[in-house]
Amino acid sequence: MKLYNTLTRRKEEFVPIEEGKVKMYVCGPTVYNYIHIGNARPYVTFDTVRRYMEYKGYEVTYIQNFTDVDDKIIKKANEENTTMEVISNRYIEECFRDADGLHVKRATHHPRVTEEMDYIIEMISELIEKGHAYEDKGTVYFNTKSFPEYGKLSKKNLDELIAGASDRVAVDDAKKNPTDFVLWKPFKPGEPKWKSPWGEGRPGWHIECSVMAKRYLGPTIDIHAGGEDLVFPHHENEIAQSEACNGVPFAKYWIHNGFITVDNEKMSKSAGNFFTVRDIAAEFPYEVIRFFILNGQYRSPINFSRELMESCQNGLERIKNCKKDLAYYIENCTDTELKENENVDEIEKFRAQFEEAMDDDFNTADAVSTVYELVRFINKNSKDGVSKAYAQKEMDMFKALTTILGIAEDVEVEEDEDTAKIEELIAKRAEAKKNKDFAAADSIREELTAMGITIKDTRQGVQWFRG
RNA sequence: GGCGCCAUCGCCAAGUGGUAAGGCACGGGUCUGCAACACCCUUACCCCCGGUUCAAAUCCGGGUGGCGCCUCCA
Repeated sequence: MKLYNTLTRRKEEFVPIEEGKVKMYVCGPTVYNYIHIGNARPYVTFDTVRRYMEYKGYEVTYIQNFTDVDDKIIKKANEENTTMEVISNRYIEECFRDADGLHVKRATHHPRVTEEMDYIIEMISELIEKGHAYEDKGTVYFNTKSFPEYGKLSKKNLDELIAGASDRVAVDDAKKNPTDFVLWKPFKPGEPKWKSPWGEGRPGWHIECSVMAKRYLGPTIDIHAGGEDLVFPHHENEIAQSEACNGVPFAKYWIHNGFITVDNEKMSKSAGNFFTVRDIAAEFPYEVIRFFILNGQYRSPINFSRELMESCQNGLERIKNCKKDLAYYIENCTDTELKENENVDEIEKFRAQFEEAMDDDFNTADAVSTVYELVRFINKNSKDGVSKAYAQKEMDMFKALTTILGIAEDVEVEEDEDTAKIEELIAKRAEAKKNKDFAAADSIREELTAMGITIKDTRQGVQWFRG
């Protein structure tokens, strides 16, 4: 399995630190609003990486934080005349709803900054002791000049950064270097605050990830992931903090997802050209959003558009139809003995093709096309008279691949109070068709359509499903 | 200004030296009472100009166009 490591700018063979185990940290969102589809990309991408690793037999410890202390959350709380806690709790909950909809599995832990304050203070203290940080009137800064490798992830030269920073970064006389960043800042009236050796205040943004990664995964982790805009300064600063403090490499592999754009421009909350996952989910099933994200290689930008979403929805539909048909065959075919041995061998080839794609830096676009090829193969080979055993083999392969991608998971018809009524209408329609009363048959079909039920007349009988 | 990415069919997208996967949409057909589903068929001189090579979408040089980071941001 190869993955593209931002640190070396090359595809590298994945070798875990500890055999059979993967320690993975993914930067999570600041919770002051619903997540947008840009946030959804790392969610889906790295969830898929995790699923594939688990499929390969690794035991994955997956950590994703919530930043629940931040200016934007405080601002929102003030606007609504409530507390930061209320805001962050609300959007963490909403975030989970969206993540669940996107079939993103829960992380092993979802630490929150507010619950890690002691450890944050501990790491800042250690950095001061080791001469990598300094305090000035209640503000603690990281001294970037104390870490010679500063810039190694983003390939930036510290001297050039310092030279260029003067006209970009806010002038701050207390800083020893313009590139130094805040680890702890004193509170302002009306802001939440925590006690620390440097007075009451709150942590800077970067320190939290260093702390949480260390606490839940140890000083050196296998994979650190996030959006490509986090490479500098966030991830660069994390490396500086963690390695200066711990004295060992922070992360072996750094992987970064590309952006989702709108009209080919970066989508962001600050630019205002963003769509929340919730908004899109009102128009398309959540699963289509996931499929849309998987449609491209994770490092390439993808341009969000309604046209593309529709295209993805249609394609996903085809994949899901295949599963519905398969489920139907398994349920109804009478021949139990396996007799399609040569096809079973053919089916195994799709697994190999799929793995080859995923092993090459998680090429989900190629993996998806393998699923399409599998679908066509299944559709061609599960006509009349297939054996139940064979249909089950097809289903097993279908599920193996789609489960890794996290798609087509819930197509089974759920029994509910409407089921009996639907069956009754279908029976009535069959009766009408038998009597060549097509007008009546069509009107029943329209009635079912109005209920959100689609029916298909197959040689084996009538199939129906929701949606 | 510094660093970096991208350009393949109407749309999306694989392919990184051996003669263009796959999906959506479009057109034609089979099946069907009709429809839906499904299947079959059809659709590309790989942004431009040079170069290397027996061979280049793929490597090198030069253009053109687009984008990102350097500031909170997935």
